[in-house]
Amino acid sequence: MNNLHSQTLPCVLQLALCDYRAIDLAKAKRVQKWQRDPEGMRLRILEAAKQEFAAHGLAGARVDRIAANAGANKRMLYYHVGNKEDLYLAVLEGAYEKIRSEERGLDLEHLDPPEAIERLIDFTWNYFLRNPEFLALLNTENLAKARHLKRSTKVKSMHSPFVEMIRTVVTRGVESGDFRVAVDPVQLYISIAALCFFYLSNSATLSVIFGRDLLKKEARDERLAHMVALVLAALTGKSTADFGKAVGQDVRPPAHQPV
Amino acid sequence: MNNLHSQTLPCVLQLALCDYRAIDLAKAKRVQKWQRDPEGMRLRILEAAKQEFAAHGLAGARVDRIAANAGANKRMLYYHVGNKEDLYLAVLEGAYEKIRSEERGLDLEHLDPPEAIERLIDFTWNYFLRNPEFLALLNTENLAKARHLKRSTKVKSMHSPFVEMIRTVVTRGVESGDFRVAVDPVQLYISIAALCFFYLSNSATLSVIFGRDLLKKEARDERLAHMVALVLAALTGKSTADFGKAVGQDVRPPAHQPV
DNA sequence: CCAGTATTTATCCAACGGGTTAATTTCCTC
DNA sequence: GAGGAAATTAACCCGTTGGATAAATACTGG
Repeated sequence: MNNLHSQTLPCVLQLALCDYRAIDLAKAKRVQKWQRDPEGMRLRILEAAKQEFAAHGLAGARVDRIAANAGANKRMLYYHVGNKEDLYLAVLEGAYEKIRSEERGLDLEHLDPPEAIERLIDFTWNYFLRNPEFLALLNTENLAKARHLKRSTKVKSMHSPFVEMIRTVVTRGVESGDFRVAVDPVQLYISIAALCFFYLSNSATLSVIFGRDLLKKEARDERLAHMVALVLAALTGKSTADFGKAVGQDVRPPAHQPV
Repeated sequence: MNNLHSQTLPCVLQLALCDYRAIDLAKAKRVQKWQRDPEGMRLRILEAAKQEFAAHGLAGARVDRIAANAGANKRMLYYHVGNKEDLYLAVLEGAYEKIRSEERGLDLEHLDPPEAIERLIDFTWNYFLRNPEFLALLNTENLAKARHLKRSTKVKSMHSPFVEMIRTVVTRGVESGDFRVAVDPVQLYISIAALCFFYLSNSATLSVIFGRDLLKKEARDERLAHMVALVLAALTGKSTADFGKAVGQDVRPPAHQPV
């Protein structure tokens, strides 16, 4: 049933017909069956593994599918990375590395405190939108009670710069009078992540429950506006226009949509 | 390796030694090997399945383990419920039924709007704390892109009463002047769920990242206070004392804990 | 151009795991 | 108390799957 034909194909076929030089040199006999490319192979394996683990979880992931989608022989996985769990941990570490790296690129120091918070929410939201596999991987890892993460000194040493960024921004905001209250930066960090993460990670079930597509453009825009308004209203004490659709105006039917 | 010895034991052993009546009646020969109990059996199967799916996800769950933990023969699962996916869907539907039932028991109509919101957050938080399997099941279902939920007319007809509750509470709050702004009840519902869900569902990885136990009593209390303060501050415009530890006071070391 | 090493392919397999078949036992009812 | 349906057990089936082995092929340094 499962067609893994690609596993039987060499990863990079050099088409003999195109090998003009070889023909010119009258050494056409030798047709290379594959090229060496250890770095590229490793990258393709990790990318395929990321997709597979994100789509099916750790237990549901299939080593054969990873190999097939990486255009590699299954043996390559074990040669270049290790067994299934090693592969999974490598993917997880890569995912953390990537977000940490992008986080570092965000410069909030020179912005107004409220603007800085908005940028923070905007970044988090869009990063999650752009990297849905990251959400899935985190859920998978939490299902495993962070068993793998605990063993990874690599990830544990990768601190998010956001907590410190938030700390200074909130301090500045309180001093400037933009913010009314001092908030624990860790709690605020978790809350912002939560508002974005839950909506996107659970969009499938929520969409069924509410009977509408929460991932379509308008819904996403509405959500982002709501989150920014919620957090900024709490911090500044001033309410913005975009807090969410008014309760009174009956944009949607009074009860849930009939399904 | 995997010791499934319990599967070979009858689910309810009547100890012959204790069967005094049978001995008295001189019919001691007949020793019952098991009792009939279809309803009880079905319940034990579903409970064991819930734990198994919550702990390992759909793909990681093992039918043999479910049977063993239910004190049942594997064949019983198929006899009483169906195959693995049927079993999973039954568990999922049961989980939604349970939370919807408890939600209906929450009466917010007669409370002050701010107090009603606090009760709502408090309930959501404690329900998730008391039912960690529910969180895991939702994550599993979202990994499957809500494939099973979509087929369940049962769940789709179980509307949460919370959205309507929030709508009326917010309306009342705006009229009474307690709340400054009208919020979309669906967005607020999702936000409250998000603040609670993410923290608990991701507590394993977050605890590793931050190098401290986010599930211990003090951390949980701090989190609940923060969430209530955040949402109420946004709605009422007034800040409460419990918004979170002040930024200035150095309760924890300036950087992350060394691990 | 040759030897040795790095990389890739082609098979193989033993354990696992979901599901099934058939026989056995209990309990209800007439 | 006998007959039969319902509930339960025991044993088996067979495709899947992670992983291993060994052979083949490409590259590199001498």
